Formats: sequence, C-alpha cells, structure tokens
Amino acid sequence: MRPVLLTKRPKSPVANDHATPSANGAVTEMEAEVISLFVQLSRVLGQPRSFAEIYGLLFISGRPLAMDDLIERLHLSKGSASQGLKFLRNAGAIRMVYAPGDRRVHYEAVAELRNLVARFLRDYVVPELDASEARLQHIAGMVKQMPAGERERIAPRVTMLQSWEKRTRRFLPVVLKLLGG
Amino acid sequence: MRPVLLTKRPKSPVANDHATPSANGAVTEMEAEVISLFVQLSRVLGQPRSFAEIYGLLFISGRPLAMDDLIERLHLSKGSASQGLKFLRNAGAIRMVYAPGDRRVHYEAVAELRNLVARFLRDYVVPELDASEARLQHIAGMVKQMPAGERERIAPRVTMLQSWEKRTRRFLPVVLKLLGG
DNA sequence: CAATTTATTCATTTTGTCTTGAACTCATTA
DNA sequence: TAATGAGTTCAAGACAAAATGAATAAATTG
Repeated sequence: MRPVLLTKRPKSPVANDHATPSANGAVTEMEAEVISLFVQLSRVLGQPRSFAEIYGLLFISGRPLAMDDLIERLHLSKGSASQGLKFLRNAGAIRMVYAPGDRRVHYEAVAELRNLVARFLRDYVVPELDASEARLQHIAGMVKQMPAGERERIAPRVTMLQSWEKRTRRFLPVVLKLLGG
Repeated sequence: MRPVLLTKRPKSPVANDHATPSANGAVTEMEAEVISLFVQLSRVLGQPRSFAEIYGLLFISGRPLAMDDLIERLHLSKGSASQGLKFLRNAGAIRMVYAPGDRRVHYEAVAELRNLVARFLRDYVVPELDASEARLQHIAGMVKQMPAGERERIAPRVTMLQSWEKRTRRFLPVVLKLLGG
C-alpha cells in the first residue's frame, strides 16, 4: 500500500514545473498552435472540433491528463469532454492511464500513426466499401433486366463503379505497408 | 447554318428511347441506387448531398443533361442546381457540352478516376499540407525558446508531427501511380 | 449511511451549413 | 424594344450537427 492523497488536490496531478506559462487555466500559445493543426485535420475527417481539441492537447502535453484538466484548459463543457473522450477511446486514439493517488481516470494520446490509420481504415473505410460492393451487385442485377438499348449505355458505367470499388480496396494494404515503417 | 429549333422544346433534348421508365419527371429506381452511392461518398468528403446527386445522375445517365433536366428529375431548386454545377465545374468533375439546336448548356460527368483524384489532391490536400508545414516550422521555433525541462518533453511530439507531414506528402505520388494504371 | 467526487446521459439550445426562391443579369427573338 | 429563356446571386429559412448543463448514476470516504 502506498500513501494516498485524500484531500483537496491541485487541478493537475503533476507538479507544475514553473516553466510552463499557465500550465493550468488555459492553453499556452504553442499548445494552441498544435491544437489548431488537429482541428484543421478534424474538418477534413468530418469530426467535431472539440474532439480534435482534446486529442491535440493530450498529444502535445505528452503526459496524462484528467477530464477536469481538459475541461478547464480547453473551456469545454462536461458533456463535450465526456463524449469526446468516449469517442477517442473507442477509436483507439487515446488510452486510459492509472494515476496513483488520484481517483480520476487520466488519458494519454496514442501517437503511433500506423495504428491510428489502420484503425480508421478498418472502422470507417472498409465498412463503407462493403456496403458499396453489396449495393453495386444489386445495381448490376437491375441493369441486366434493362432493354438492350438502355443497357448498352448504362452497363459500362456500372462496371466502372465496380472497378473503382475494387481498386480502392486493393489500395488499403498498400497504405498500411507504406506507413508501417 | 443548320436548321434550329426555335419553339417550345420537350424537357430532354434527346429522343426518349421509350425503354426508360420515366426518363423525365423523376429518377428511375436504378438511378436512385447509383445516386445514393455518390451521396454516401459525399458524406465522407464533407460535400453537400445535392452536389452528389447532380454528379451521380450525370454519371449514370451517360449522356449530357441540362440544368433544367437536373432540376426536374432530382427536384432541386434552381439555386442548388446552379451552385452545384458551378462547384463541379470548378472541381473538374463535369464538363460543359455543346448541344446543337439548344441554347441551354449541357453537362456530362468526367469519369476518369485518376484525373478526379489528382485534382482533389492538388486542390485540397496539398494546400493543407503546405499550411501545416509552415505552421509546424513556426511551432518548432517556439519550442526552441522553451526552458530545457519542458522542451525535452514536448520537442519529440513536434518532431513526430513533422514526420507525419513529410510521410503524407511523399505518399501522394504513390497514390497517383497506383491509380494511374 | 450521508456527503463528496467523478463521470455519463440526454433533452434542450446553439451554431453552422444547405437549400430555397425571389430578384437580377444577360442574351435572344418576335 | 418588350417579352421570353437561361443562368447566377444572395438573403432568409430549414435543417442537421455539436455543445451545453441539469439530472443522474456509481464509486469512495468520513
């Protein structure tokens, strides 16, 4: 058994190595820059800004933070923070860290690009492709029923879509190999 | 000089080869299926549904259509149709086609996957990467100013971001080569 | 067991994007 | 030159996604 803090605790569990300008209370200018990089990325991926802020701060902090810390430094509501952490946990982008002497769960960013991308492809891209493939088969069936005149014009387009789908699928392993290092 | 239609014209300039069930007025079931495929894709790319509908119908029709046709068959407003066509034109996803004896501009889908992707990368991805690179240089500068303790923890993260950016950039030509076929 | 801390859920509000349609421009034609 | 047709623009409205915060649950402690 180790001695445990039982009473009021400063906002951040880690000693504030004086150097950081406002390590609590708000985000430093440098942190803000990094976070905005992730926010930019989140737009491309169609993910809410608040999620990107959370991941960004965890990433650049380089040490575990609790939900409280995120709420205070990013001015998030409790709800957003909780939802964002839940999403990032499920996405495998952050991991839970046990902090001795602190009841609160802490989180740190998972920073392995390959893992992140692999998961993204598996969870978002592959299911889309599967759905598309099924749909295309259905469509191909409908085209076969069409009168010859119509069919001639339209069939090549459907074939084209099927080939796009296949090419995209074959492409995924290559992506991983290239990131894999 | 060729003889030209001067009076009221049927909705679609091309003879209605009887086979298509409701070639005007609405979209066939098969067309709807294909369009919904493009709508799905538009979600991923964060583009408005109406744009996807327009492209989808042009793609599967396999022949040029005028704005009027799109409005009627997709139940779009004039505004949406105009905006969508403008966007798709600028994106290089559709091209204008001259229709003899018809004042209206007709459009057809550009269906070369490689061109579409190349353009997307050039217009959307590369500029993002450029912006990120500049930003990262700025950030790296800020990190250099930091006291040693902080810097030690944070510098590796910034280096990591820079390496992500570089890897992504080197990746683009590979994408094109793989699609180039 | 009551009080406190931590965290989640979800109905409501806020924010932001998409669509609409009226007003307009420009070209054509009777 | 007035009327019609094709097309664009943009303010306002409709709609969808995200953020909020109150209610709640679950765990811990005095």
